[in-house]
Amino acid sequence: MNQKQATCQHKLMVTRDALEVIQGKWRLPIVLSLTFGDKRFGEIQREIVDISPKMLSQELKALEVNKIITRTVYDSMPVTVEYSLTPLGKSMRKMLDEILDWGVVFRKEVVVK
Amino acid sequence: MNQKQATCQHKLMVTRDALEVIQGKWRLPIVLSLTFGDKRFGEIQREIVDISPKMLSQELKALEVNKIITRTVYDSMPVTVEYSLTPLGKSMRKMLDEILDWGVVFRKEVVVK
DNA sequence: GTAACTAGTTACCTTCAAGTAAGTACTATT
DNA sequence: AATAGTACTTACTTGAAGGTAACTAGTTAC
Repeated sequence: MNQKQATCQHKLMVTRDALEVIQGKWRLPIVLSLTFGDKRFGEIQREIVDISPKMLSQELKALEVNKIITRTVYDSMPVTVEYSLTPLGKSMRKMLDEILDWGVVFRKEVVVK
Repeated sequence: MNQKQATCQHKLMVTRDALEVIQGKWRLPIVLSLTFGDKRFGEIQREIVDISPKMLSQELKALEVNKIITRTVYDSMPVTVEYSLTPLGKSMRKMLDEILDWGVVFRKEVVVK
């Protein structure tokens, strides 16, 4: 195997790792939402209008397991729970920005035409 | 709705568009593979070792529809078909690089630990 | 006591992405 | 005539992702 092929194989593996997190309909939207500030369960739900509580709960758990977000419970009345990005979550910023930039290009070229 | 909320809503929409293309197990790997040069069906299959011909064929079609790649048939013997990135496909480069960069960070932080 | 707010959970169902295995069509080589 | 190489296609099946609707649990306000 030559250098180019080895590089490609390595990148294919890394892509798979990254896809584990950005895969799915809701994870990127949730992370994006939290880049605008820490939010409570209900706030995220109101922002991502068509997500069900089941999916939101499930995806928040997955993001927590992958150390992208943290969950903090405040014993206010009624109890509130705040979700925020970890440093790892915040490190997604540049990637998110590039996905958004490309999304705009793609939209112009394909979606609206 | 304030400015921040409007911006977030817009970004959520754009994210959805981008996800249409980067969604799925095979699309990003295929695009990545083609950033290393134009390739034939069999070459891609040998590079992405565990993709089946069915999935490869299906995903190549989807990428063609979304104007990410072009398909060129050469009437050599036997017939060969070459796939290459369109300008829109090439415009995914920066996004791919950021996904890869982040993938490396994520791998270090979560996957290997 | 009943409605409303918080943040979820649970059961059930449907749909779609993906996997498996075999087959197709053409040509060239032996 | 049989095998191998090109690039797929087709039929069938499995499993995961996602959707719907109703329900839980604790507290506060009316």
